[in-house]
Amino acid sequence: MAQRGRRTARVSGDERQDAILVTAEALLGERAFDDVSIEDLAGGAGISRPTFYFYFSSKDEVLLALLDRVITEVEHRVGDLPRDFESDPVGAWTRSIGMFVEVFVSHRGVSTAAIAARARNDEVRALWSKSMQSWVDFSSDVIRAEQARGAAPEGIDAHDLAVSLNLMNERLITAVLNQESPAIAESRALDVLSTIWIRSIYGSINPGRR
Amino acid sequence: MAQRGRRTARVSGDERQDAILVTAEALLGERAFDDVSIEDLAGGAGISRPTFYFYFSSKDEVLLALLDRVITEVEHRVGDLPRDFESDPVGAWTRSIGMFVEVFVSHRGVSTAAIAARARNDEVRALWSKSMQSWVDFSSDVIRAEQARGAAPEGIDAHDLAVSLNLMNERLITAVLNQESPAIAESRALDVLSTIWIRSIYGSINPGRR
DNA sequence: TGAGACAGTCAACACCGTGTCGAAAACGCA
DNA sequence: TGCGTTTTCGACACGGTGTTGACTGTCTCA
Repeated sequence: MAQRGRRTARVSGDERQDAILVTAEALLGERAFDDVSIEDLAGGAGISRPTFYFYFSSKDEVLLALLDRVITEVEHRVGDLPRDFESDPVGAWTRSIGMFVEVFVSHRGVSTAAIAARARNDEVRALWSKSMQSWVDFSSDVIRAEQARGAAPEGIDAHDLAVSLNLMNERLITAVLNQESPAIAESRALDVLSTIWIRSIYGSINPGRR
Repeated sequence: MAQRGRRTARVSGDERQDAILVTAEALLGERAFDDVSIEDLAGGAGISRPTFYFYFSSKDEVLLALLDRVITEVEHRVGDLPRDFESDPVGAWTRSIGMFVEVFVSHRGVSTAAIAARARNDEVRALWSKSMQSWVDFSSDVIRAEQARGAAPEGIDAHDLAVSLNLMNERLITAVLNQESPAIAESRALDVLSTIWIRSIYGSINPGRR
C-alpha cells in the first residue's frame, strides 16, 4: 500500500506493527520460531531492535497476535458449519474434519509455532486451548445429539470421546505437516481420520439413518 | 544401545556422570527442561559448569541419555507382552494400551521434556520416532492379523490406522499429564482410549470371537 | 508561532545462559 | 620420585533478550 500525497518522513505506527506481523508470518513459513530472532523481525520491518519493543513486549507477543487472528477465523468458520448430521453423518463429519485440517494447513507456520510455544507460554496455551475447546464443544454437542436420537451408541462419554478425537486430529496433522516418522501420507489423512471418527462415534462401519 | 555422552574409556568419572543424570531426572520432575540450566545440573552433581562439559556436550545430550534408558525399557516390555488377541481382543488391547500409558506416566518428566525437545533436536526426534515406530509396528501387525482372520474389517490401511491411534495416545496422555484443557480425567483415559481403539479397529462395539 | 505533549527511534548498556580454552590439580602407575 | 593421563575450573567470548535515557519529528491549541 503506497503512501500518496505529501510524503511524511515517518511511516505510521500501525504500518510498522503490521510489518512486524507480516515479517513474522513469512519467517515462520521458512524456519522454526526459535530460529527467528527479534533482530530478524525488527530488520524485516525496517526498524532497530529496541524499536521492536515499542510495538511488542516480546517475541511471544507477536506469535500471540498472529495466533489470535487465526483463532478468530476458526471461530467464524465453526459457526458457519452446516449441521446436516442426521441426513448424511459420514459426509457431515468428513466436512468438519476437513475444515479442521484446512485451518491447520493454511496457517502451518503459525500453528506449528504455537503448538511448540504452548509448552512455554501461558498466554499461547490459553489461546490455543480456547480454540481447541470450541472444536471439542462443537463435536461433543453433535455426538450427544447423535446418541440422543439413537444413531450412536452410549457407553462412552461424549465429551471424553470428543477430546480424544480432536487431540488425535491435532497430533496427526502436526505429524503430517512436519513430515515426522511415524506419520501417514498427507493425501490419506482426511480419509483415515474421518473413518476413525465414524467408527468410534457410531460403533459401526456404516451409521444407519435410523 | 550403549554409551552416550562421555566417550573416553576410563571408569572413574562414572559416578559424576550418573550424578548428572540423577539430578536431571529429579529436576525434570519439578520444572520444565528450559528452566533447568547447565549450572543447575552441574551444581546438583557437585561440579562446576565447565566440568559438566567433560561429561556431556550439551543439555540435550543429557536428555538423550535419559530418553535412551526409557526407550530400552519400553523395548523390553513390548517384547514381553502376551499376544492373546484371538481369545480376548478387548482385554489384550486394553493391556497393551495400559502399558503405553504406564511407561509415559512413570517417566513423566523425561517423556514430556523429550516430546518438547523433539521439535528442536534431531537426535531426540530420531530416538523418539524409533520408539513410536516400535509401538506402531506392534499395533499394525496385530491389526493386520485381525483383518486377515476376519475379526476386523478391511477398508482402512492397518498402518495408517495404527499411526493415528498411537499418536492419539501420545497426545491424550500428554494432555492429561500436563493437565491441559481440553483434557480428560486421568482415571478415565485408559477406558476411553481402548474403547476408541476397539471401535475403530473392529468397526463394532463388541468384537466377536469369530 | 511557539510551547508542550506525545509518538517514534535507537545507541549503549546490563544481563543471562551457553560453550571454549588453557592452565593446574589429582590420580594412577612404574 | 617422576610421568602421563584424567579431571577440574577460572576466565573469557559470544549471542540473544530486555531496559534506559536522550533525541527527533509531528500535531495541537493558546
